[in-house]
Amino acid sequence: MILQKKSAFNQFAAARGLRSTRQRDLILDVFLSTHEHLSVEELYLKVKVSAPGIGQATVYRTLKLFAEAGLAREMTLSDGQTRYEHVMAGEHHDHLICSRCATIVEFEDATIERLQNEIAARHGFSIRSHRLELYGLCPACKETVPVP
Amino acid sequence: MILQKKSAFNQFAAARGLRSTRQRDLILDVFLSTHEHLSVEELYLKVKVSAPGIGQATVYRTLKLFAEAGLAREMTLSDGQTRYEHVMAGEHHDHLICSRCATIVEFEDATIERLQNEIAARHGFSIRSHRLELYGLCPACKETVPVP
DNA sequence: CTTGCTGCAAACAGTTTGCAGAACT
DNA sequence: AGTTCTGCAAACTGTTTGCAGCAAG
Repeated sequence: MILQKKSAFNQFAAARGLRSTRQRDLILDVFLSTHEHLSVEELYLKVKVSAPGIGQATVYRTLKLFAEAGLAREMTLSDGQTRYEHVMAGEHHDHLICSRCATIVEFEDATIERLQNEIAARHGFSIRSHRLELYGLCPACKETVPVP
Repeated sequence: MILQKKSAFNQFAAARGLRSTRQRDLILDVFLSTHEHLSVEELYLKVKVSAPGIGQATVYRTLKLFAEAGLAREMTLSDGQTRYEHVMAGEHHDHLICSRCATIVEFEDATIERLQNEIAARHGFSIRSHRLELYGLCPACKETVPVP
């Protein structure tokens, strides 16, 4: 599936006359090698390990490209940082987010999806995308932390 | 209900030793007189009409106060601007957002809420809040706009 | 009179952009 | 060779903060 994504990006790049560069390949590798929801800064730090001279701007630009190519999705939580997550073919999931330790768990629920469409239809909207985030304490933090 | 909110804020202010000032009263009036989901900038422009000398910083500070007092809620859509919406006692609703004209329609669905809690429980999370946003075209834009 | 509040401007964080030189094809 | 990319630094946007003077209690 990692190979799939690489070739998906190569196709996109070719179709656009974009070039393949050391930096883009590296950023793609690093991005694909994680399953977390990384902020640009975090990605940048990881990339800088193998390519100390790289600039943040390149990481920003490249991640935007991945998003356009359809293999990453931008997500903006309320912390003011843009994060990128993987896009798996045709799937879309929602997030459980721990307010204490920022752990993110993904889930999917067909019934909720269905209800969303019904609601949209009732208001005459045609839905293109959605986002559902549940904020609270994860199991670990629930135990560790004295209830405020 | 507007009066209720004003006194709610006065109570909060009193309990904290905060002062009542011309600016705060005005910002509260303007905020309460709208039912939209305004960004700080928009609020600031509206307030400036009646008080040309006011500073943005005051609007930022005051809206944060309203949020702490529980009568406004911060919401961050993906456009990087913080918006504030009214908090009605005990209620929480979700949003249908038109990607073309930015119209926001509120809705609520008890079944979705229930499913959210079940999902959270299944993952051992205790939910404190959530956000659900459906993005698409509103009825007006669906007709106006040639499908891309 | 005391302390909190305001307006201003400067500071900040995250992100974007202009440009000269480097690197693909 | 001809363009696209990169790295750097400067620019930008939305928001926060420090401070001197103003105003509420």
